[in-house]
Amino acid sequence: MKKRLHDVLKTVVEKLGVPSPEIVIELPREESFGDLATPVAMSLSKILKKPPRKIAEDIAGAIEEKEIFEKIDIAGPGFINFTFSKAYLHSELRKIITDGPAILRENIGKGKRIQIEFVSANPTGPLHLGHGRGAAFGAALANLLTAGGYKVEREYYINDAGKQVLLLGKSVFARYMHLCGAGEYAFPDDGYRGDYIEDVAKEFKKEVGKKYCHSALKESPQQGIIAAQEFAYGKMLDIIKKDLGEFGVLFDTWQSERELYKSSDVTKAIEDLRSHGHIFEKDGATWFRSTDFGDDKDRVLVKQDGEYTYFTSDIAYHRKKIEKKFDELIDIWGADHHGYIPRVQAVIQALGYPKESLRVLLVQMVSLLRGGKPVQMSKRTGEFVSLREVIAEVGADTAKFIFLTRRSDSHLEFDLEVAKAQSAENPVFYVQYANARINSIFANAKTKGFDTGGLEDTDLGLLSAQEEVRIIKKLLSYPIIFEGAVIAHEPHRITFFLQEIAGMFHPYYHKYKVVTDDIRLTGARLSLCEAIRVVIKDGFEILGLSAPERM
RNA sequence: GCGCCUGUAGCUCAGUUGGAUAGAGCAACUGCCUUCUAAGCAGUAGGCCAGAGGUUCGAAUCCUCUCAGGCGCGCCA
Repeated sequence: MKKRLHDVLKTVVEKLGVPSPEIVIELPREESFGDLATPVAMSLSKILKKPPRKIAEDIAGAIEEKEIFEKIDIAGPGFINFTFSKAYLHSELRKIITDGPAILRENIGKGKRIQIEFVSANPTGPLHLGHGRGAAFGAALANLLTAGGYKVEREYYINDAGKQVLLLGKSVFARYMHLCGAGEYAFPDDGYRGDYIEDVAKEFKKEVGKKYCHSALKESPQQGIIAAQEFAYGKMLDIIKKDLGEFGVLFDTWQSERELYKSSDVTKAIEDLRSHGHIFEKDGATWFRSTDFGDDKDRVLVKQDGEYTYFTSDIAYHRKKIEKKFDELIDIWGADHHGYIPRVQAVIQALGYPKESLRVLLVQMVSLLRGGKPVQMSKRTGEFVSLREVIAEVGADTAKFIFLTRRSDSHLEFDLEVAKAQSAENPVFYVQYANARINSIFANAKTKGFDTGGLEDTDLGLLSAQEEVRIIKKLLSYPIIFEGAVIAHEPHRITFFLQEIAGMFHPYYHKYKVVTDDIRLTGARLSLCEAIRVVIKDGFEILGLSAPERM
């Protein structure tokens, strides 16, 4: 619809003497204005030195393909409003039914390769709600971009080296010592305290027995701690993978931080930076001069004690990513890491790439509420609600829908009571219900002997009720919404669109009966329902939501 | 103190990257189940777009300042 109009306008405006005009086409705010509108006359008034309304008239008058329009109006300061003919609308609707969702998806990526890294939670505990938001958003974005013609790789970066994993090992080991009755053994001050530590410790004990248990280890527990660390980290990673899998979020690649050390990617990265003169020594440490690239202070790579910082392996990680030559790299981070962006982009530039090579999308914080009251979350004390628990309480679809009805960079209040209420408070059911209702319409049609498979020859001209025309126009605007969502990397636009479609279907369903004695009318209305179902299912697939047959 | 995000209906949030008279859901109130699923439908009500300036044909949207909330500012990860 939009593409067709764009072509029409381009020809006309070029005829008016503007070589390569930028033609903006938008959905008008008011339906009564028409189906599509362009403010192009207003933006041309400066170039052509004529009043916008006059230009609008010239453009409208010069359009040759009048048959696809019912009317063309000039309104307001110089908008040109287009209303499409019923015949054109019906032919476009037909394509949805015969060609399926592919016809609705604009090919924007044109096969470009894009990598999205998301979740990447430390394997030191179960995922919490904030990770869930990142997971839902990242997965939906990946699906959206895939549908938009990109080749997408989903990556999870595993921080399996460094202090946090060691601390996990110490925490589990301390519990283990306690379990096997080794007497007083101090729990690390800043150790992980959740119940899951206890569980892992028990499993660890089952695995290794009392091997590390004798009291001598109290003085030199290194071996036991390492063993506990290896065991626990593997366990946590399994749990994370399982939780993500049950949430419907899958990854193509899992990049281990340890591997970067083992393969000397880390040392190579430092040498790379050094050879370009971005490294210096100070106070017994090795520094990266990130201030040369807009960071507000220089960053330590190798500490006085000879240990690497977290940032160092992250340099290696991003260097490796960039060398894979994706057309676009996306990192999805929790908003609490936003201060980290300048130094990573400094790395990108120091390696000789434009900082735009990496796009960091921030997912804002989630506050968990129950009945309006905040639920405290702290990994340190172990008092936090895991993603698994939330899903068990409210359901995966509900949780995802709540995540995906907001822009990723707006703060989110997640109220368990509101989410759980089995009423229309959960808009996800509203949309799923529309799909389920359509399924039962088709079931009903079948029992009455209609050939629900052969909708290619139905007479769509019979869809003349105002509601039917509105729904058709809405369906045909899906590619426009889709295109905007892909370009802006905003899956939530799809979510809102689906709610609008459902919001048009339900009243229609209530007012008109689809399956009647009128065979031809029934066929036409079944076709409309089929098109709605195609669009809803396509949206759900992108968002990672299930579309139950029955509810 | 500096930086980033946010501020739109009572509540939770959209607002198509600057377009036309400001949108949805929930909550509130009034009605609708012998008819393809009432997780539904019809209707009523609800606004100084935090505030003040500016940019232009045109601002919730862009710029500056103020106020309020959140998050960052380690030789932690």
